[in-house]
Order: sequence, then structure tokens, then C-alpha cells
Amino acid sequence: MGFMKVIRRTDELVNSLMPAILCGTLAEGGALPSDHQLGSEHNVSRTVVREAFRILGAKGLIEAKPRSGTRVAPMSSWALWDPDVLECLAETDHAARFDPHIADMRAAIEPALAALAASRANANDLAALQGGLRALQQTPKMASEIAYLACMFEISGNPFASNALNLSSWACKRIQDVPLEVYSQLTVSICQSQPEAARRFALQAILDRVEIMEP
Amino acid sequence: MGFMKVIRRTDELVNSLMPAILCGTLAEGGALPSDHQLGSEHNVSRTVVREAFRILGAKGLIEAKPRSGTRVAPMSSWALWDPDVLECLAETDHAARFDPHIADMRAAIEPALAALAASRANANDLAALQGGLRALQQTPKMASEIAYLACMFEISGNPFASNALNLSSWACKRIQDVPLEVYSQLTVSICQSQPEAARRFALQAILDRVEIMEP
DNA sequence: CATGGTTAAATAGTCATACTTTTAATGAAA
DNA sequence: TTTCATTAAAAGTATGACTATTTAACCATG
Repeated sequence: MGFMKVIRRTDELVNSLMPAILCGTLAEGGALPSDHQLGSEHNVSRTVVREAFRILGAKGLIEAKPRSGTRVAPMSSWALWDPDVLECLAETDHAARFDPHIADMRAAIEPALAALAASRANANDLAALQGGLRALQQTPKMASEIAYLACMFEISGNPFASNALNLSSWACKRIQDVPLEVYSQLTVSICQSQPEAARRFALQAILDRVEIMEP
Repeated sequence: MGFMKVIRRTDELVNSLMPAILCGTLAEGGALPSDHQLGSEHNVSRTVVREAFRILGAKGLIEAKPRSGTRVAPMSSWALWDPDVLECLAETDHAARFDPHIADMRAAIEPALAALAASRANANDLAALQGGLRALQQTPKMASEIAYLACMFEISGNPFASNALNLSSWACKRIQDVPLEVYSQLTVSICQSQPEAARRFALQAILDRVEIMEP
């Protein structure tokens, strides 16, 4: 099935530099090689280096100034919600340092989205959600869990939810133990249009994971 | 004085294309001109066009494929949390459509951050926060409010908060009426290490704004 | 007529090079 | 020491040529 996405040399370079930035090999505020030099090191043209820099810059990871060169931006400007950044960060050594912060964010956002979903779902939505739950029960893997959450987020009708899903992916990836029972209760709550119950169960699903993570 | 940030022609092009994408002039799934053609239209080299495309691509706004050309990506992949995207979206005609969704997100996130801040603040943090409050009381403008919230988010210690601040900026920009009284109470709650009270007041600050927005 | 494979063309991707602009360092003059 | 011009390093821009990928038209074959 030919879904071979084109691999640009630009992207390869991005995938090479991003981990170095996120894991601190290239420290915050530290200088990157000049694009000419980086091109030589990676055997790519300056064009490729510059396009890679544009991408990293768009994600808030680096900043360039004429004559001064290109430097790693302070973490406060990193686009941590970005799927690429987040995915890359998850594969880093100190990913564990971010676990509690992500759990905090999820605990804030996902219950709210669940409540929204409960108050807005129509018949089609419920069918989709129940289908997602069944799939999750049959094969309780990470992919199914993400799909279920994606469905719930979609139902919430909030366009910012699709980015919040990146945080969920992180957590599901880190701890692949699916709280099936809670998800079942959550689904029921949404189907019965009970926002507050949905809110509680969505929170519970997260706390269950945190508990495993704690020690 | 001289903080004149360099204006790249690349950025100018991005600033020209992004609004067109966000406001739907370039519809989702619709094709952009080829980079050669776009270069002619804007009197810039293909280099500039391509770097602009890389930036827009990094923010999930467009996708390029050889031979097919470059198209506007589906909104679900847009990086709505990105400060540039959000700022640009705010200046769009249908910014109002996003107001309630942003309010929902803020209502979920900011109370949680306020609670975290209340439980983690040290003496220095409190001094900074109180300073921010005083500045806000003296000049209750948008900039002061953002600064205050930034301070609180920083205290929360959550690295994802700095991106959440973009949502706050949106709301503060849209309705510049500062709920001074609530912020005062919020500050007190944080200073007295009362997370639950802080949570309530942070929520209240948002609801006050929504109320104005509602009609 | 239908089917399937071949070819051709359009467009993104890459490279090399030359030139321009910005700005940090440097050093000379006041 | 301060100030101002010089210099040079690095990013920014332009151009043109070439490559790679893929759609779409085309042609041959059944």
C-alpha cells in the first residue's frame, strides 16, 4: 500500500537537530553551527539547512540573527504542544521530567472536553464513540485508546482539542495500561448526557495512570 | 530603543499567506499557486517562497507534494496553539466563532494553573505576583493583565503554561475589561496557599469576561 | 471498447554560486 | 574612556540548473 511519504533531506536534518535541542545537547541559548558549516557536516546544501532552520524557528526552537548566527531559543518559547516537538521530546532521556506536567494539563483539559462531549453528542456521535469503545475493549492497545479519545475530543466540538490530543498520545505511549472500566463508564455518561459524571470519569482515567507512574 | 526585529521577506510572505488561509480565502484542501508563480506574484525569489512554505508547513497550515503542488491542510492539523497562528486568527473576520472555544479551554486550564501556583509559590514568587497585581491596578490595560497571568503561569511551574498564555492573550485582546476585584482575590488566595480558592477565582475571572461577550 | 502499461510534463526538492544586508567586533580618533 | 568609522562574519536573497516524484495524458494491446 503505497503511502510512502516523501522524505525530504530538510526533514531528515530537522529530525537530527530537534532531539539535540530538546535533550539539551544543544543547550538553551547555545549557538548552532553556521548554515554553511552545518551543510558541510551533513552533506547537504545550504538551502536544505536554511529550510530546516525555518521549520525549527517556526516551532520556536531556534532564533537567527545576521552576523550573530543561530541560537537555541529559551524553552519558554518552544511550541511544546506541537506534535513533532512532543513526539521527539517523548523519546528523550528526560521525558520522565515532563510526565507530571503533562498529567496536570490532561487532568485540566480532558475532563472539560468530556463534559462538553456529554452535552453536545448526537446520535451519530454516540454510535462512533461506542464503536471506539468496543474496538478498545477488543484490542486494548495504545492506538485504540488514542482513537477513542480522538473521537471524544471531536465530539466536544472544540477545535483546540485536536492539539490537546498530542498530550494524550504522550501519556498513552508512556504507560500503555488502558483503564478499560473507567472508559466504559465514561462512554455511558456521555451517552446519557451527563456532563458532570463524564467529567469525573475522564479525570479518573488520567489519575489511574498517574498512580502507576508515581513510584 | 533599537529593537527593530529583522523583517525577512520570507516572514512578509508568511504574514501575507497566513491570513488568507485562516480566514478561508484559501479554502481547506485548496491549492496554492506553485512556488515559481507565487514568487512572480510577490516579486520574491523562489527561495523565499519555499522558506515561507516550510514555515507554514511547520505550523500545520499547508502540505506539499511533488507534482501535485501545495495545498491548504485540514483545520484539524492546524497548530492553533501557535502564537503566530492565534494572533493572526484573532484579526480575522470570524474570530468571534472561536471566542467560546477559547473560553472553554481557558476555563479548563487557568484554574488548574492557579491552583498549582497556590500550592507551589515561594516568597519571591509572591512578591512578583503582588507586583504584577499592583501594576495591573495602576494601569488596567491588556499588557498588564497578560503580564500578571504570565507571572502566575510561571509560578505554576508547568512548562506547557507558556503556550496556554496565548489563549489568554486572545481573550484579553478581544475584551479589554479587566476584572480587577477578582484578580485581587485570586492573588490573595495564592499568597495564602489556598489552591481551591485560587481555582475558583481564576475561573471567575474568565466567566466575567464571557458574560460580557455573551450577547 | 476497455484495460493496462508507457511516456511526458508539471511541480516540488536539491544544489551551487553569487550577491546583499545586517550587525558584532575591532580599532582609530577625539 | 567615549565615539565613530571600518571590517568581516553570518544570515538573507536571487538565480539558474538539475533531480525526483507523481499525475495525467497517451498509446498499444487485448
